[in-house]
Amino acid sequence: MKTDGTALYLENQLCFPLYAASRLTTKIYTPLLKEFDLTYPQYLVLLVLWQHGNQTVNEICHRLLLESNTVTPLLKRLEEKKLLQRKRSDKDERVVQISLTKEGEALKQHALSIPDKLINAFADETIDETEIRNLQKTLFKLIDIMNKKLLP
Amino acid sequence: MKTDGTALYLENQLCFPLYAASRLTTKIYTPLLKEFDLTYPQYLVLLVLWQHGNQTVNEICHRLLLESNTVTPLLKRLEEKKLLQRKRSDKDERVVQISLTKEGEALKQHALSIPDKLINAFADETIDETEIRNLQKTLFKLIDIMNKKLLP
DNA sequence: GAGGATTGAATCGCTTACGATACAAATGTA
DNA sequence: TACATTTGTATCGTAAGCGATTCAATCCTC
Repeated sequence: MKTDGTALYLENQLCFPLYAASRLTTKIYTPLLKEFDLTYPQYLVLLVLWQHGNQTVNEICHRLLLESNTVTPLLKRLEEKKLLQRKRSDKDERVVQISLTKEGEALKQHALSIPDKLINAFADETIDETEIRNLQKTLFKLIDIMNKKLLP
Repeated sequence: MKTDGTALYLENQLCFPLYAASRLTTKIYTPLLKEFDLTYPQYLVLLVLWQHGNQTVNEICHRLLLESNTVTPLLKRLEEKKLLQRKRSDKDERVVQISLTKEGEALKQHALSIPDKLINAFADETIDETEIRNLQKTLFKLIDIMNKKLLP
């Protein structure tokens, strides 16, 4: 064990840059999503539904790695915005099925412009495409490892 | 612009893995920090103070890339725990100086074991050391770019 | 088929996060 | 020296996040 304290320096940690980068990306998204009256987590829920179609609460939780106590209120807010519907399953009364409304489905066409807007925002930056792909790959690997560690 | 929607897939985004990895790392830290009755953001504040000594609220905000409306209540909670003191500067009444108490300073020695505990938790995982360093480097680069974008 | 274990969603309480804003202290400028 | 501007911190309101727990529906085991 290092006892000089350098192991505790912010620059030597992995968690801090993850934490900061995550918050900053969300902050970059905010003005883009505001046009659609969405928050970033709400946008993530819609991404799941656009990509995978109707989902149960549980499926959304697993795909986003969130707990039901986070997702439930999130879904209620999206329901209030008329973007989706919540309905108990007939087969299993415990399950709540989430389905997009017409409006929620239609929003996808507008959202398609978001990735390009982000790319344009960074057009003047010299970020290596490969570096970003590697970053993404390592992150998914890390997520996988941590997720397994955290399973009951 | 891609119109097939694949650009909206979770797997093709950078923001989502950042967001998920950040939350999962925090979750990994939680049981370790619980021994010290600390949350992860509270731990970050202490890291700054251990590393840089007495700081103003503003300095802490800048080092952690957080807003004052997040940091102020955080500092109040740490003050309640007797880990630090808040005191208005004499020279400039607007400035609040944060200093560690004896207890806060002493906690550092115990916290030194945290990085090793994390490493041990992942000892059986084949995470390439270089890959982690690269990840860290890319993250700091990204943070730098985004931070500049977001400045007023 | 009774009775305990499990599961899916939700409730509660607490702690972040942050946009918008307030407010006093300090600074700049006419 | 008045007065507008800037700066540092804090307040308010809202939305996440999550641990702990609840509760009903379902499953399992005998």
